Amino acid sequence: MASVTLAEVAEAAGLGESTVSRVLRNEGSFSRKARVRVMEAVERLGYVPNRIAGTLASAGSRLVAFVIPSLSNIVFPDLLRGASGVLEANQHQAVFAVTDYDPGREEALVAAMLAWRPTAVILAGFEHNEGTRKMLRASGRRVVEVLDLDGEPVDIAVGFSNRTAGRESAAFLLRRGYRRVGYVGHDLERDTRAGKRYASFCAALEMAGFPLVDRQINAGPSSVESGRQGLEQLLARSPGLDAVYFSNDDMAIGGYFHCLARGISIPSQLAIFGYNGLDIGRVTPQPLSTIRTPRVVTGQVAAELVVSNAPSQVVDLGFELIEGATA
Amino acid sequence: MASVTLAEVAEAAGLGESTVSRVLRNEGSFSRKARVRVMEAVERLGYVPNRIAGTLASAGSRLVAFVIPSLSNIVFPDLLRGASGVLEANQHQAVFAVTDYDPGREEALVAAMLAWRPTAVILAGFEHNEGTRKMLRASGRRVVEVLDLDGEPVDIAVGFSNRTAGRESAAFLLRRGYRRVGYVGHDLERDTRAGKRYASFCAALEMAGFPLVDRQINAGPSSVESGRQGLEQLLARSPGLDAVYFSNDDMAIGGYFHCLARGISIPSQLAIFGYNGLDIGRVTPQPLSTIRTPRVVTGQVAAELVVSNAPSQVVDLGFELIEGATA
DNA sequence: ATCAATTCTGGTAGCGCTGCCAAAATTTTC
DNA sequence: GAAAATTTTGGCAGCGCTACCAGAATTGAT
Repeated sequence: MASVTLAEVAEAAGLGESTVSRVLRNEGSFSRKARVRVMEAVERLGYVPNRIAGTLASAGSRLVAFVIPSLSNIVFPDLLRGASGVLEANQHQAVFAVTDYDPGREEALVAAMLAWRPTAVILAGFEHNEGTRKMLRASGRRVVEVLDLDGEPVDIAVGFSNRTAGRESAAFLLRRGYRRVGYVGHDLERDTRAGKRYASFCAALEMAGFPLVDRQINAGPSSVESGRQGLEQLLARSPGLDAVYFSNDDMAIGGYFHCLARGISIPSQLAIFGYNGLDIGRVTPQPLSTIRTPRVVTGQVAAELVVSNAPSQVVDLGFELIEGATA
Repeated sequence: MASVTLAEVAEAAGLGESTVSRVLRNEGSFSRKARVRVMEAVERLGYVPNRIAGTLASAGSRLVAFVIPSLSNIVFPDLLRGASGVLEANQHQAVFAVTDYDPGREEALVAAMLAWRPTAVILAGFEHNEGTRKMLRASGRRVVEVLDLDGEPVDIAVGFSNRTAGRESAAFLLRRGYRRVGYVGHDLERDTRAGKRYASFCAALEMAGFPLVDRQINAGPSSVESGRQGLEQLLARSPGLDAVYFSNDDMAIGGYFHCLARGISIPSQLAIFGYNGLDIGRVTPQPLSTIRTPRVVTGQVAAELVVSNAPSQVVDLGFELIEGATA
C-alpha cells in the first residue's frame, strides 16, 4: 500500500531528489551516469511516480475532462475514440462523466471535473446552464464545445452546423422530388442538436412550400427499435408520405428494417434519410442516404487544440451528404 | 490561473482552514453558524475544491481507471455506461485509456493510470503482460478484470465465460440440425475473448463429429462491413455451408445483409448466429439468433464492488441464448 | 457559581512532488 | 596550472488540502 516514493528512489540511487525528478521527467540537465543509476533504482523498487503530487507541485494536471450526454449514442464513443489517441500520444488522460442529457447533472459534473483542475473541459454543444457557463469561464481552464456550431462558444468550438445539416437534408429531398415529407425522431428537448436539425429541416421545407406533413417523436433515447416503431406509427397515421427524415441513422436503420419487413419498397414507395453516416448504413442492401459527420476527427481536433494550448477559435469540420440509395 | 483556495475561503469566512474543510466535507463537527458562513463565502468567491490537493493529503483518489481495448466495439462503451452511473452516484470519476488490443500499450497505459493512484483499475479479460500483472499486484490498488471468466484473476473478476458461450452456440446449432458449419471472424490473436469463443465452438463441433467446415478470418476490428465481406468470401469458397457462426453481432449483421442482398433465404438456405445480443439484432426483419451478454450490468457490478471495497471474488453474470429467427 | 462533559475550532505537520537557487563537479580557455 | 565557463547536483520551500491534536467555547449537572 505504502507505495515507493521518489525520496526512496533517490536514497537507493545515492542521488538527490531533484536529480531523480529531473531524470524521470527527462528535463533539465543530468549526467548519463545519473540516468542509469536512477533507472536501475526505479526498476528495482518498482517505482510508479505519483502524478497527484506532481500535479499539485507543478499546477498542470494533464487530465482532459469530457462531460458528455450519453454513451449509447455512438457519437460520443466516436468522439472519445478520436480524442483518446491524441491525448495518450501526448501524455494526457481522459476523464469523463455522463449527463444523460440533463443540464442540472451537467452542472454538477462540470464542478466535479473542475475539482481535478483539468487541462481542459470538453462538452457537447452550447446549451448549458448559466451556472455551468459561469463556472467554466471562472475556472481558467480551456473549454471546448463540440459537435455543434450554432451558438456562442465559451472558448473553443469544434464541429459542424446542425442547422445547416438539417437545411441541406431538406434541400436534398426536395431536389429529388419528394413533396410529402414526414419526420421520425427521439426526444428533442433533451438532444438539442437533433432539435436544431429538425427545426431547420422544417423551416427549409416550409420555405419551399411543402411543409412537413406529419411527425412522430418518441420519448427516450434514439435507437433502432424506436426508429422502427416510430415509422410504423407515423405511416399508420399518414400513409401518403413519400419520404421520411429521421433524427439520426440509428432511427433511420430502424425505419429501413420496418420497410423491409413490410415489403415497402425503398425509395420508390418511401424514401429514408438519416444523419451521422454510421458504418452500418454503407453496408445495408441499399446504402443509406444520410449526412456523414466527422465525429472521430472532432475528437482528434479538440484534443490537438487542447494539448497545444491553441487560441480560442471556431473550427468548422463540415459534413458530407451521402446520396446513398434510400432517397 | 490562481484559483481560489481553501485558505482564502477561511479568511473570508473568518474561520480556520480546518473548520472550512470539515464543513465542505460534511464530516466531523461544526456549528450551524459555521456552515452558513462557509457556504456564503464559497458562493461569493466561487470556490471549487482542489481534489488534487485533497487526494494527496488523504490518499484516496476516488478515480477509477478503465484500460480497455477499444471504443469501436460497442461492448466497451456499454461497460463504461454501466459503470459511470454507479461511480457518479458515489462521487467517483472514471478515467480511461484505449489499448487498441495491444498488450504493450496496455502495460504502458496501466502504468500511466497507476500514477493517479486510482481506487481501482478495471481492465478487459485476463490476457496481460507479465509486467502489467506485476505492476497491478504491487500497486495495492483494487483490480477488476471484466467480460471474461476463463482465467486466473488478479483480484476481482466480473463477467461471463466466453468458452461456455462458444460451446453453447455450437450445441444450439447442432440441436437445430445444422451440420456443415462455417465461421466468420475478425482478428483472433488480438481479441482473445473472441478467440476463446472460437476455440471452444470448434471443439464442441468436433466432439459431435461435425467439425468446422471452413472459416474466414479478416484482419482488423470487427465491423458490419467486415462481416458482410467475410461471409461473401466464405461462401465463394464453401458454398455448401448450412450455418455460419460469427465472431460477434456486428459481423453477423453484416452477414445478414449479405444474405438479404443476394436473396439467400435465412435460415432455410443459411443459418446465422452471432454473439453479444445488440439491440439492433432484435429489430431486424428476422430477429438475430445470438447470445446476449450483460455488458452494462458488468460495468455496474464492477463499479459497485469497487466503491464498496468488496473482497476479492469472481462474479459470474452468465448470458442468455436468444433463439431468434436466423438459426 | 463550579466543575465535568461535550461540542466546536484553529494551528500545524505532513502528503510526494517540482521549481528555484546556490553549491559542487567538470570542462574549457588562456 | 589557475581562472572562467559550463554542467551537474542537492537542499528546501511550497503546491492546497486533510489528519491530528490541543485549546476554546458551550452545555449540563450539581
